Amino acid sequence: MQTSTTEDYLKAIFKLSGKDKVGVSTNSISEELSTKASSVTDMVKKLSDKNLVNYIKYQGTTLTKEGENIALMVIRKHRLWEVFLVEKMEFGWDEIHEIAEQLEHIRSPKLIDKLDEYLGYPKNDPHGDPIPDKNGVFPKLKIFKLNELKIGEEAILTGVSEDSKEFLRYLDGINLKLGSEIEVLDFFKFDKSIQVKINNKTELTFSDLVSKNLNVSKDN
Amino acid sequence: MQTSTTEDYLKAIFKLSGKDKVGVSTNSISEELSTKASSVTDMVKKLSDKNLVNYIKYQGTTLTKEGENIALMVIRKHRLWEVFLVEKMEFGWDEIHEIAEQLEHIRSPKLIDKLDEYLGYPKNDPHGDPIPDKNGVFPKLKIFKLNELKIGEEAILTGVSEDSKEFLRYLDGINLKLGSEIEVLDFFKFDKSIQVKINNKTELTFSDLVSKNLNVSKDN
DNA sequence: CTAGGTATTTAGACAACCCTAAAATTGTTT
DNA sequence: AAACAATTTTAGGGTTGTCTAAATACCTAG
Repeated sequence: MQTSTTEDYLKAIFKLSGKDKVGVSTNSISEELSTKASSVTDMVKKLSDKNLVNYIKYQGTTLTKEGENIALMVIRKHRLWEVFLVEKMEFGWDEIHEIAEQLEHIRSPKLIDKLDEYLGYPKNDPHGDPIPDKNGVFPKLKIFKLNELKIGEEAILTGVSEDSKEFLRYLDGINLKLGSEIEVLDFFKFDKSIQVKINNKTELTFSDLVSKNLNVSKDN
Repeated sequence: MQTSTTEDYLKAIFKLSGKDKVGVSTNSISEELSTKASSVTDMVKKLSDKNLVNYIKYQGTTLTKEGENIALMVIRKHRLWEVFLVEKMEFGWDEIHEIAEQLEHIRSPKLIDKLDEYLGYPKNDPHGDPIPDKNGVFPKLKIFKLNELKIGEEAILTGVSEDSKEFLRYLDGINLKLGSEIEVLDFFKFDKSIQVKINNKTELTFSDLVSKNLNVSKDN
């Protein structure tokens, strides 16, 4: 029976892993959880002893199958409770995260299944993020063109509509890959160009031609 | 911001205090919480430092006003969640206690008020126990005669209909006081006598004459 | 290819709770 | 009033998860 701190770590590591399941750095975990790096080192060692993560000194951390399952169940609970809070308790979108952070640690598989049923088996939470089913499987994601997003929305690159060598080489050049996170910073009506931030780092502007060829899904 | 362990202690002390607000013994707390007496001593000292209880060595513990308020809010949350679990999630009465023990620690006054409203401001939980309002006030209790209870029900002695000296002396003799807990173990149809357990300790049998003169309310 | 900066880990502590074993207090009985 | 029993407290530790400061490993710029 894991503690809620354990669940927080696994969730953070899951979130930071992205699509490519690359080892997550100690620093990034500490930032995500607002703790110090030394605390993270301590903790991932313990999680490793429990076979919830694979940890190699100086080389980052990945989730084991078991750790990933737990992370998925925590995410499922978090998102279902968010739906509950908005749909049944009439909270605003902005108020629910903090409460769901607490509710996600309630341990009762039966409760969560009943909640799921009560809510009508929602596929997405109020932010549009997909809700894993009881087996930890995400529903098919709705795919958007990047130019369909609104300012402030975040998304994950899931594919491209144009796959000419030039285009792919261009994407490569700006270090944009499948799984990269794209945040829409601004949209310029006059030429339909769109200003974005990639992976929370690089800011750049895409022409309409580029943005209509990038397929994205809402962020998790 | 108190921890959930703190809340558990305050709730236990509240429960053990009964109507007469007498100092609660270290042993009784340890029994209620399934810990050791030495742990309780440790903890009540800390609660005392935080002004949540009054603790005097070797003389027991009482709640301060602040401690009592917290206890009442925990009880309010516990019982509202129990109503939610039975009415909305369709759990059986026997399954809800454990889950409510977790949910009672969720911190969000706004959530609990919205839950209260969503449930239609229930006055009692599924066990019949009264639910304190947002100010910590219990609704008026429905009073029963002891002989109206069913087997297995628990109640608190709230008064007597007969107050002859003999009767009161009799009650005194068997150590039955206002606030004592009475559990109905059995009911014998042929003479309407009733077998009860007092304060989870003493088992005895009341004649119909006695039991119809004991006023009780459903247990908290 | 090495110096210096950044990321990471180790060492040593601390707070919240919990425990066992032993000592102290209370209260009860003779 | 003394002695015994029951209750309670103290003393000394343990675990989980956190922190600061110092040491170590890694990496990149010159």
